[in-house]
Parts: sequence; structure tokens; C-alpha cells
Amino acid sequence: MNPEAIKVACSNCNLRELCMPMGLSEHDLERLDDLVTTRRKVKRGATLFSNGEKFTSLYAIRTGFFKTCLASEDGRDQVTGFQMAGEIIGLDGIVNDQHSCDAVALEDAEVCVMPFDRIEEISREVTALQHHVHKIMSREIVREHGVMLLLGSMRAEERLAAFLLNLVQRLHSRGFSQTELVLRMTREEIGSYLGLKLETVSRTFSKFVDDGIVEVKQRHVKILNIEALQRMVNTQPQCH
Amino acid sequence: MNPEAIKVACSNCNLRELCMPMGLSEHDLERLDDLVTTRRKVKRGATLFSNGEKFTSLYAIRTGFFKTCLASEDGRDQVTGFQMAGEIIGLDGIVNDQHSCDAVALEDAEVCVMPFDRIEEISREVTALQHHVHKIMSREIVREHGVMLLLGSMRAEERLAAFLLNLVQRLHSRGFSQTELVLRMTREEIGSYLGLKLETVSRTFSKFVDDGIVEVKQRHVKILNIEALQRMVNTQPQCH
DNA sequence: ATAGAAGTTTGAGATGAATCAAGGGGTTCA
DNA sequence: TGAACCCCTTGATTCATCTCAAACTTCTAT
Repeated sequence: MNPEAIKVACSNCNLRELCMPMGLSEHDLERLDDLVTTRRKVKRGATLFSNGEKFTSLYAIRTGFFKTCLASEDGRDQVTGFQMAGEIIGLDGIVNDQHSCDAVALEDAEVCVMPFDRIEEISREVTALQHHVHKIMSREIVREHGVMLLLGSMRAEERLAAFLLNLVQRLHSRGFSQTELVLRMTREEIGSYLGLKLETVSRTFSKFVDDGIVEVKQRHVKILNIEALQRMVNTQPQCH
Repeated sequence: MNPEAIKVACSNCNLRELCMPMGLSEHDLERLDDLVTTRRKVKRGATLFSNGEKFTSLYAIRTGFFKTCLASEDGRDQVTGFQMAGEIIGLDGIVNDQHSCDAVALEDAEVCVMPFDRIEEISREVTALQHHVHKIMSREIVREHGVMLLLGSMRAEERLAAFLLNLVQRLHSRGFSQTELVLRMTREEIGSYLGLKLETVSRTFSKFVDDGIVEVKQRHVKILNIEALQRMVNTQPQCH
């Protein structure tokens, strides 16, 4: 076993509690170590995969930050998600053996390449992995339900509040601050995700600042009143 | 083998090309027949499962029509999808072992109950089933991407056009007309799905009628100009 | 260092959809 | 068969967000 292999091994990875190995026993974990054949670095702005490309693998993000986006021929564009360390991307490619969106690195990143036929192979033998793969896909479905709720029924402030809470919660579970975050994406990308124009995102940030709910210095955001954000998301504007 | 068993068997089901058995060989198909333990009838207006309920099974729709919807405590409500014969519902429940949305029958319906632990068990032995389950989940993820694009970037007319085209296409692949359909849901439910108010849905239908694109008699819709609908969906409104 | 590009903020005005309101039509169930 | 209820349509008005525009800030690359 060469040093690189040790470095790569899922069983030694500090993301194992969040990522593919989650919930696996010591013994099962060893089986996972032959799953990740290679790692791949992706420079900021580069794509990990893009629409139409042949699907071969899922990717576990080791470091960095991605967006996935749909771009239809006619110029419509929709960011469908932002992904950070420990999260799995590429699930969209399974159904048609080709990817149906683009995955773009928003900062220099590194991913673990997991060939999907290997995942299916090992899943047949390791029940815990099989179940975990199902959970990962189900989680993505449930996440998207939440985005549909956001896009279908929330107003600009509520959307941005939900977005910030979601980001900060995911960062927190990775050991980062519960109140401070650095946005890796532009206002336009936030807007695309939230179904808003970049000007509206900017104005809404400004309003939050005026209301003393957050501090914003460019992409650095400090949440001063997390309850206010939670109230916005959880409280349907009252009928009268 | 009793007559009921024969009637239930996936291998004899006329939906097998659309549903769980899709792509399975004769031989593999036999294994599926012990998957569906029971069937369940659901009256119009009744729920197949609801938010918070323990997850045990996926359901294949044999007859009838469902909506799935998210209802948050504060009264927000979002229809996340409409499902028809041959489609699988319940995938949302896998991740947390409990359902995270409600599935409501919009007309009297019958579903095949597929215990999920049995699915996982058979999947380990029947590669084709394993792969098909993955595809079903991936397809749902991709479908939801499409809804996000719709909710995030389309205008009312475009949303309704996309909705009608999607419905009619799915009905067509089930042997129904390519141009006529009966809506099983109210304007309000359409609106909830499309992120619009019911009045807007109604007005948009009226506009389509005025433009000679469809005929509408209550819930009966006849598409007169399918190209016009397609153009609406595929053409980004021009900047000037 | 500096120029240019990219990203952000803010203002003013336009607009599409929501809201409020009322009336009509179907469906369902007693 | 009739009546209540639900659903749908349409009009008038309001409002949130978009669009257009301009200026400013920060990053990037030479």
C-alpha cells in the first residue's frame, strides 16, 4: 500500500461521518476503500461534468464548493444546488447514462471518483452501503421538495433567509461557525437558485442589514439574529 | 397459486413496461412476483401515506391518480408532483424512515405495496432490479430539477404550457390521446404545483382559449396547437 | 501598480401576478 | 330533484419583483 493510497482511503477520511462511509461498520468500511479509484482536482470555474456527458461515476466532494446548474438551449438557466465537502454529486446521470446538468467548482476543489458500477457491485454485498446509497438519493429528493416549496410559495426575504439558514446549518455540521459564513457564489448565482434577480438578492441583503439581522461585507456574512431568520421562514405571512 | 395471485403478478401486469418490472428479463421478472405482497385501494380524497408516518414500502400505482404535497405547520402548502399509473411513490420516506409528504388520491385508486426491505433484498440478487431502482430515484431527481427550472425562471403561461405538455406526454405513453386530457386536479392544485394562484391558472387557461391554443370545458382539455405550447416552453422571452 | 473586468449596490419606473371581490356553473349527496 | 357546496371565471386594484440604468467596489492579470 503506497502512501497516496492511505491518504485516499475512506476509512481514514475525516469526512467519513458525513460522506459515503456514514453508518458503515469498521469491517464494511474496508470494502469501501477499493471504491474510490482516483481523486480529481477541479479548478475554480472548471466543470466536473456537464450536461450530455456520459455518466460513469458519482463524486464525493473532499474539498471545495460546487454549484449544479441546468442550462436550456434557449438561455434559461437555473442553479439546482450548491454542494460542499462530504456531499455526493452526479446522481442526475444515472437515469439516462448521461449527465443532465453541469457541475461547476466555485472554488478550487477535489473530489473522490466513485465509479457507479463499482458502487452497485459493492452495494450488492454490503447491505449498509446499499441502504446508504438509497438514503443519499432519497435525501436529494427531499431536499428538492424543500426547494420547490421555497420557489413555489415564499417571498424574496423568506427565500434568502431559508438559504442562509440552510448554508450555515450545513457548514456548522462540518465544524464551522453557526453564525458566520463566506459565500462562495455570486449574487447572481444565489438569485438563480432562489428564483430571484441579482438586484433583488442584493436589496434583500441590504434590508437584512438595515434590520440588524445580518452584517454583510461582500461575501462575508455574519448572522446577528438567527431567530429573526427562522421566524421569517416558519411564519406564513398572515391573512387578515 | 390462486387466481388473485395471478392477477397481481408483476409478470402479467399490463403496466410492466412502465413500472417496476421495466427492463427485467423473463427470469428476473419471476423474482419480482414475490415483491408485491398486497394491493391497497385508496378512495378519492384519502391519503396513501402522510407526513410523519413510518416508512415501510414504496407504492406502484396500478390505477388512479395521486398528488404528493408538502404542508408546513404554518400553512404553506406545495404540491410536489402528480403521479399516474405505473409510477412509483414513497421515495421521500427512505432517508429518515418516515414520510415527509402526503400522498392523496385524486380519484379512486389502487396501488401495489412493495415493502422496501424486500426491494433491497431482491435488489442484491437481481442486478437489473437494483439498477432500475437507482434509475427510478435518479429520474425523480431529474424531474425535480425540471420543476425547479420551471418555478425559478418561467412565467405563468410558460409554466402552464410545460405542465400540459408534460401531462399529455405521460398520458400518451400510457396509450391515451396526445391531444386530449382530463385534469384530475383543481385549479388550486395546479396553481400550487406551478407556484401560481388559482386565479392566475384560470386566467392563463382563458388566454390559451382566446389564442386558439386549447379548448377547455371544465377539466376537459383539448390541445389544438401543440407547437404553440412547445414554443412557449422552449423560447426564452427575448431581451431587446 | 494599474487598467480592465467582474461583481455589487441603489434608484426610478414598468409589469406580471397576487389580492380582493362578486357572480355563475357543476357536482354531489340527501 | 333540489340545495348546498365546491370550483371556476372574470374584473378592479395593489404590490412585489423585474427591468433598466448608473455608479461604485473589488478582484485579476498584465
